[in-house]
Amino acid sequence: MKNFSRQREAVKKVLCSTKTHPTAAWIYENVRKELPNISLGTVYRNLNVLSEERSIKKLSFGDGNEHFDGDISPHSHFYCECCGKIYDIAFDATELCKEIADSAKVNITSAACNFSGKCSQCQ
Amino acid sequence: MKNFSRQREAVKKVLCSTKTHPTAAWIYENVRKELPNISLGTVYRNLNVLSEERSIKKLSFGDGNEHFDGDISPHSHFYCECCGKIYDIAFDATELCKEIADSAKVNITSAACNFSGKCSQCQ
DNA sequence: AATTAAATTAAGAATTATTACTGATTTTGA
DNA sequence: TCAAAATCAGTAATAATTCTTAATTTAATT
Repeated sequence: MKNFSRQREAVKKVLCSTKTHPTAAWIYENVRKELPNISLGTVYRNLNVLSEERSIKKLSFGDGNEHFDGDISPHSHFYCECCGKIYDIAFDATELCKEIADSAKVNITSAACNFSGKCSQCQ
Repeated sequence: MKNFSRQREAVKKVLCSTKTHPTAAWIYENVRKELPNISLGTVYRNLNVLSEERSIKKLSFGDGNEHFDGDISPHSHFYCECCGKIYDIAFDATELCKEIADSAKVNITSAACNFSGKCSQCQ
């Protein structure tokens, strides 16, 4: 019963085929290689649909763009303020979430532990 | 040698007098009560200056706005996806940062541990 | 396979948040 | 006090994202 959309599948495929945590604009450029007529609005809409379905993740680093991640396994991110690169960090916040949900009496559905600074290449 | 600016002081005062993690627009509205002629651009510029000086913090929750926090003591945030409210969480990421900096061999200058879900009022 | 209803699209206009520019004013430091 | 530097208000410009509409595609039903 799941609705099908060639465009949505293509957006997801492109996002899942990179580890670079791209922006909507990058995804748009790359989906166009396969579907030259796709529009930027369609990319944005489907990124939102996918992220509400929780089959992708939306990341905010305060650099003015949303970034997206096709890897939904529990992990965190490091943002290099110098070169702008985003690195995966092997920290799983699941346990931390439980503790915090308990003590703060809230219902946590997702966590984003974002670290920033200078990456080893930029030092 | 520190430069003085009545506007910058007022922006900081307004931000520090609330616990609501407001947006630039909210800060603008409230600074205007004291300085009716201040412009939105000035608010934005000073928020950036203050946040580069690290005397305030910029927060991104992916809701399309930047939020600001005058409380720079180490703590984390919970964003309610339902009502949009932002709550302080008493989690200090300093230790976690050290561990991660060690294992990932990066230089961490700041961390943002943002949790989201439904707050107790919205449940 | 034909038909209809629902979902989705492309294209571009509109909106919103934020930044940049400009000439005038204020602050600093000698 | 006075010139240089910083900052301002106002406005224009930019950039990211959402919205609108008519057309097309997909799904469900015959």
